[in-house]
Amino acid sequence: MAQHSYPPDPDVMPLGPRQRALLAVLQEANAELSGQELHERLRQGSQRHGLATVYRNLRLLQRSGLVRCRKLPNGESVYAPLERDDHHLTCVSCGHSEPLPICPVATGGLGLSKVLLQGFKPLFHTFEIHGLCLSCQQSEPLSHG
Amino acid sequence: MAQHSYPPDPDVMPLGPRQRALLAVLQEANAELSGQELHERLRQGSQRHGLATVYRNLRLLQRSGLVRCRKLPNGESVYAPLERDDHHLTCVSCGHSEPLPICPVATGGLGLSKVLLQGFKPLFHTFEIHGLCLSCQQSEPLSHG
DNA sequence: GCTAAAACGAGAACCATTCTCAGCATATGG
DNA sequence: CCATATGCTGAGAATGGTTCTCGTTTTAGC
Ligand SMILES: [Mn+2]
Ligand SMILES: [Mn+2]
Ligand SMILES: [Zn+2]
Ligand SMILES: [Zn+2]
Repeated sequence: MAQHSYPPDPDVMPLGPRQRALLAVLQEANAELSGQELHERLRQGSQRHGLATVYRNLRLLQRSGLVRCRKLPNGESVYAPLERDDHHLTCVSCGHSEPLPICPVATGGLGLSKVLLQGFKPLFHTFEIHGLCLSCQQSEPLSHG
Repeated sequence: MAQHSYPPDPDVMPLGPRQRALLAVLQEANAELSGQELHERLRQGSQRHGLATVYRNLRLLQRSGLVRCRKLPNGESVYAPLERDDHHLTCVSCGHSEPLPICPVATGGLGLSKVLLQGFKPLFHTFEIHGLCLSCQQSEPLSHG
């Protein structure tokens, strides 16, 4: 059996304290958080936190395969731990996005043939159904702003 | 048999000339186009075209269920006719996004039970695999910018 | 035609994200 | 210790795609 509790993994680089803090906030949260929300929660604590560092480390965590991200219709990016496999219904009219409690993707464990991936290393997937929410269907059909 | 070649459909509102032009450009194109690219192609023609109108009409076409949209990692939105069912591999490191020539979604014709949709009217879906492209895997593992 | 309503274009405003850069922390090794 | 190199950080400026504002133009109804 292994002698170390954390056998060295060449693919994984040790996380800095800022990155661990980010990950902790994401894991405690029960929903996706935006960069700004993360920044706000982090600066509740004792240390100083800059917004640039939040975004820098979110990018690094994403590249390391620890954090996932998707873009809302309003342009914000929202983040969650990689292991969460949530999907969403998103309204093309008002932008409201709510969880869809199933994963309708056939490739549960990635049945994708390697030839299709062509060397691409998958980390996570996003699936989203876009359409009209109930309240937007009931509003006036269409009009310019 | 029907007397009109275009029987009135209460769900579909007649498109204006600007909207028809937008749709035509999208259908001629063999790839998704950004708002700015659409604007540029439209102003090649004879009439004047404003950027605001391009975005206004893209929103209307999307609400009418004629155009789909997704956001690239760099923040741009790209548009295509609704009937195209393309999906993508997107690199979390460099942002490059390339077509994935299959639709791995189990809900081909939407096997989603109505109870899950709760009145939501689906128009299209997006499916994307996020990970590391080959060239980003080969670059230096990680570092701040 | 004439008038009200709708659509439009140009440019300003918006705002989430990224960039810049000087200061701080850490490592190293002499 | 001290010198120095390297990397990380925070504040604020810059960026850039999209949306808003508003005066003008087009359209639709009479
Ligand atoms: Mn899934
Ligand atoms: Mn599909
Ligand atoms: Zn809605
Ligand atoms: Zn890449």
